[in-house]
Amino acid sequence: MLSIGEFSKICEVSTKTLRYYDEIGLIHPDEINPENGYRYYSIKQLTKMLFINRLKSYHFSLEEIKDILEWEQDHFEEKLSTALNLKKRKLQEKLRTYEYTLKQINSDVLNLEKGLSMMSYLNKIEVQLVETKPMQILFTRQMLSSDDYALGYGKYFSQLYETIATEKLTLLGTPITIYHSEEYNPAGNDTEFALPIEEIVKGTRELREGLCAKSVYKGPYSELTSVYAKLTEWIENEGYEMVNSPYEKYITDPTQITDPEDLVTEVYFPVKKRS
Amino acid sequence: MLSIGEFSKICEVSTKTLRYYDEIGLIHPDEINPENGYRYYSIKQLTKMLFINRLKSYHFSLEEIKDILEWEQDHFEEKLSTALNLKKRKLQEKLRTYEYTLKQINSDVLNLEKGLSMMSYLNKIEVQLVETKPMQILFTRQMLSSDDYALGYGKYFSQLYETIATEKLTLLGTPITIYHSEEYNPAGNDTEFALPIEEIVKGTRELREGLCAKSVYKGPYSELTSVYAKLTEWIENEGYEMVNSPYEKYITDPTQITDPEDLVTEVYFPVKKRS
DNA sequence: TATTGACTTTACCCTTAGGGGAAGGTGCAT
DNA sequence: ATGCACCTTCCCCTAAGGGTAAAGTCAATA
Repeated sequence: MLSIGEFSKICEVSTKTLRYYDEIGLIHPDEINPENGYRYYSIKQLTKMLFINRLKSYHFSLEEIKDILEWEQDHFEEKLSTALNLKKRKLQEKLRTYEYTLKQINSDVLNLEKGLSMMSYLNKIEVQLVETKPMQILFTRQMLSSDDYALGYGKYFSQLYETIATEKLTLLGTPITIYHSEEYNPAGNDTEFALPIEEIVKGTRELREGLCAKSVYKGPYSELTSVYAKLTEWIENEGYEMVNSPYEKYITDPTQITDPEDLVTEVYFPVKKRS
Repeated sequence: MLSIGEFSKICEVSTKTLRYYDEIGLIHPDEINPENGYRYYSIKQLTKMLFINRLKSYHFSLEEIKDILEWEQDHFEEKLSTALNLKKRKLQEKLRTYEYTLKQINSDVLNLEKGLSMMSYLNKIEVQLVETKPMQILFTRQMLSSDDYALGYGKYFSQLYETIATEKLTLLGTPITIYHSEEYNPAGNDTEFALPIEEIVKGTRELREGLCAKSVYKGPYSELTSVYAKLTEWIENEGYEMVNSPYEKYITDPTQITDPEDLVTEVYFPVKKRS
């Protein structure tokens, strides 16, 4: 039997961690002296501890590891394999976002070296006042978080496209999303997905004509926030006020474009002159 | 002026977050109504908020961002550039570890598909009983955390090599580290770096001869923990006990080997037969 | 045998970056 | 006047332990 200190040293895990794992039921000592509460670990538990460490290094949470350790013997390998593949995909995803972040940092550093401020790109966002025409839209309205947005895009727009196909409707433009939420909530925002069509049928409504402040942005969706800020600033400075929910029109198809830098989006803020 | 909800929506930051940032002094609202405590943000603060978001996406902590925002105007760009480059290097480092983790997961998945357990590699670690010869070692003893280990390796061994060169001593073997700590502590462990030499001079001591359980491991240093576990198990099963601090001998030079899979390390546990 | 120093125990507070929800006060439109 | 959406503060919660304190215990030495 090994004392907690000995076990700690062999596994390269602190005693603090071992006591915590005991507490949450991840790995209990093989024996606890009932008189003094001293924890004693058996040699056999070394393998278990090493297994836990390995899963931890694969970014499994302690909760997940606990589950895995409680799986029964049959199909254990299969299930573990599945879990590993899932983690693998998540790590690959993270890797990709890290690579993108690195690209962004590089571009910012280049700008700084050119003597430009990091936020100077804001000045390149142009705003124009346009008069939109009324549009019939086929729509679906959902609560969804920004994380789910990419999924939502695929899911809800393909549903709408399907409806258009089965109902033999006439598509008149690129997809639109309308943001109805009054404030930003990471858990979910009231979002409307819409496609402009010609016919007036069940499931359509009119997106009314009116004055809009409009910006065209070329670049990744993650930067659209800046366009919102710019438009807000513009309508304030020019003496307008917002009269309806803003919306975005996706000129390019994100499922076709590979480089996010090539995405083109139009952002509309319905406005009127301030009285 | 924008209410917290409006500001929240434009920046895509929750009101909760905005209140928190106010609390920690990252961004205070431009104006607070003294009667009801309502927060009001100005249009100009949009840029600041976007800047914060961008730094956050680069994995700066809120503490770091606060510091950056408090830098004075002169040399701001230079300092920012430096900070960005630092973050860049950290991200690249993380990227590399992620890539390594992915490789490991892949190898485990392959093993599982072959019907082998994930920890089956443990059975391939062989233990032998050897009688070591006494050695003079030139040493330096330090407290250092496992994170600093790679740095320590470079730093302390090169100091020792320098001593050997300037004192014209005779090197007799590859580097050794001896682990004196009784338990594992992530904050720092009592570690001795040593080089075997021929002469007996100031700064040397004898690493005494004796019986050792020894394993040779080929692979990354991160897996040496398993060797420790295996050796511990072995001495328990074979009826031995440890009588001194374990040590490692680095057969390969980590500064020369590029693939961690090619690293060769010998691990020694000084033992005696249990009475 | 007594003492010392190393080891162990529980208990409490702290960390990041906010999220959830309650209880109560406001602003605005009907 | 009413309702409702918005705002405020306050308190507790997260994951994975780290730091420290006070107190109990073990084993080796004097």
